[in-house]
Amino acid sequence: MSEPDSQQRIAVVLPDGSELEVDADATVEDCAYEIGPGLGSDTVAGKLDGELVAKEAAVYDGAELEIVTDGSEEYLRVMRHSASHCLAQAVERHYDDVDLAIGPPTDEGFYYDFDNLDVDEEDLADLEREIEEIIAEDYEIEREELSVDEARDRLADEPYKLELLEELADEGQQVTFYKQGEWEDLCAGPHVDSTGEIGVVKLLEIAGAYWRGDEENTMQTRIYGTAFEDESDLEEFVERKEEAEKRDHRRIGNEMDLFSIQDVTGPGLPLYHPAGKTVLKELEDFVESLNQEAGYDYVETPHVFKTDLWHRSGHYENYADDMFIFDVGDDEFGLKPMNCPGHAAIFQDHSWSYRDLPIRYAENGKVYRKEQRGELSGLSRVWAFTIDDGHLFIRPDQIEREVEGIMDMITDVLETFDLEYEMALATRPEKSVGSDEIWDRAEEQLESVLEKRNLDYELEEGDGAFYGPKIDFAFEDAIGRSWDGPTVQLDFNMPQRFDLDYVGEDNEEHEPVMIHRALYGSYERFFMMLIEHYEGNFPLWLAPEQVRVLPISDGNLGYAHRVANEFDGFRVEVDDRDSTLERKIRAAHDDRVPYQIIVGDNEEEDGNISVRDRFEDQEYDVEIEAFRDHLEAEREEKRTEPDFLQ
RNA sequence: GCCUGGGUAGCUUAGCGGUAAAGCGCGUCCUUGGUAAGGACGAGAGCCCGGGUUCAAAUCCCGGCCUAGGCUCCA
Repeated sequence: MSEPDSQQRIAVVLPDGSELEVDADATVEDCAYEIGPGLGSDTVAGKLDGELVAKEAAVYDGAELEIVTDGSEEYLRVMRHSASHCLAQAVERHYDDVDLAIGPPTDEGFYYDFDNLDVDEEDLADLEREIEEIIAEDYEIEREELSVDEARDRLADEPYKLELLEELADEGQQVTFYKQGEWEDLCAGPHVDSTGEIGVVKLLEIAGAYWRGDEENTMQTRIYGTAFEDESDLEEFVERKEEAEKRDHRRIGNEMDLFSIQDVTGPGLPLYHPAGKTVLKELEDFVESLNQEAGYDYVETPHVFKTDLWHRSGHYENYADDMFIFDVGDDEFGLKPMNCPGHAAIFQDHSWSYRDLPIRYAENGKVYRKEQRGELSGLSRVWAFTIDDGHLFIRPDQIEREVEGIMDMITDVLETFDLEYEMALATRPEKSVGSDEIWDRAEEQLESVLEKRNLDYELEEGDGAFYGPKIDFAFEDAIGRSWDGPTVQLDFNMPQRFDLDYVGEDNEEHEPVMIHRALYGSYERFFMMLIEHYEGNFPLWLAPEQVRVLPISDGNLGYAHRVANEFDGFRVEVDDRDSTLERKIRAAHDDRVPYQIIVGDNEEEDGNISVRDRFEDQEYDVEIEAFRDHLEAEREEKRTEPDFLQ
């Protein structure tokens, strides 16, 4: 009989649900060999209960085990981690006295953080060459287990590594090193077997990063890179980045003259040009029609209030850091970061019967939030933005019906733009006002609406607003990116703070429930997302210029204008420049006009038009009235693409 | 806020100590054109702002403003 240890057998669960019985001291690799010798030799790493581990790691009884081999997504992570080691090795070959921090793989690639490293973007090419060198040298990557004391000796010159080591020592964890050629690193792994297995590496950029993400700590130098198994994958990655860049709303916004953010006006304070405001106006009209249908009344409130209001609403205590606050004479004022207190003040200025509720107020309210300067970005993160805000004051028994009504409006909006969406229920955050009882009740109500509708949703604990829980919608754009969108927020706190009440059937005073909701979220961010979603090719109803009339020669100019007049009510222009038809078509295309009407002598004689759309399809001998009827229908139904010729 | 890039004509960018360039757009003219760029000429620039170095600064240095990306996906 051998040692009792190895005699003992344990079982791991494989991805197909079957159990594999192995020796108690078996590693991931042993398990793989147990399944088959081919798999054994292909094993790069393992996943134990979802956690990526080295193939040398011991398995334990009952663990769910997945073998990571060449070609899998997990393998790519492992390889990128190894690539980050090559980067650190290359850096230490080129620079002296560099301190190593951490170098993990990421979803898109990897990074490595260094202290006392002074590089600029031009140096990246040299480092890339050095990495290629290291890959070509094909060093074996050796794993070594060490005691904490041994590790401490080896890391004497690495202050950040020592800091990490001490934490690991406290946790009583086992410590491993990975060594390749002359270079080694304290690292949990896993890694590929040798540097030669790393495919193609590209360094992307240099950025600053606080040690452990804490701005109290020193700023280190982070080098971002990515790695792929072969060149074609890298090319695809680069193309995807270029695709996103092509859709960048700042670029398209500039090209289409939609908006600008200028030095003189200040950061995060966008100016909307006529074309941009045209799109915004259509968006506004759309929600206004929905609001009208749903029984909302429009109100309007100023951009600035005395801070008395912000004290009353609780914003002063909870939100002041993000507010613009200033003195005027002896009084203190603040720009509004939210519209709700103003709306609560309107509700308060009246006595209400239970028969009056629900009261639904709507406002396209501009709000101001002082985000950190470095966070500002195009239209997606700004200081001034407009919310298509709505606040409802309702009886507790009306919660479910009203929330459902709002959900209908939101899905109506998202479906109009062909957006796939997901929902999440966000619950009480640490910093909040209101009692446990109030919070629990609010969360229950929202949950019951979601449950009742049989909708899938995620639970985001602690992600609620400070005044109440909420349902957040996130949607996906044309290239699969996810964006935050509409919200429905319950609020049991604001009515309390504002002493809001209504007289019930029992002739007693009762506290109403408040609901905050937005369909787009902010116009700015929704607009930005639409620009990128459509790549500037707006549907007819949104397009700043809907139709452009192109006369073939100057002789047709008069007819062109007569035709344009037939499309009164649409945004139509005539290209009256002295230029060839080809150039006019090209220009209309570049300007992303959905439809072009082409008129020459033939059309003029017959009194009709030729219609061309942005997909370059064309039809001759079209009757003006037929096209106009189509445009009206296409606009009315808010169709996503010009479909007269489709 | 901090780190690393960037700010030159309306737009996109080149130039990186020695008389400010190109393409697109714009204007005028030739051309009157039939389906994704016809040709010629021309106008258009406190080279982000302020200071410094230099015989000489768009260019180098310092400060500021704006802008892009980044600031745990934890050895």
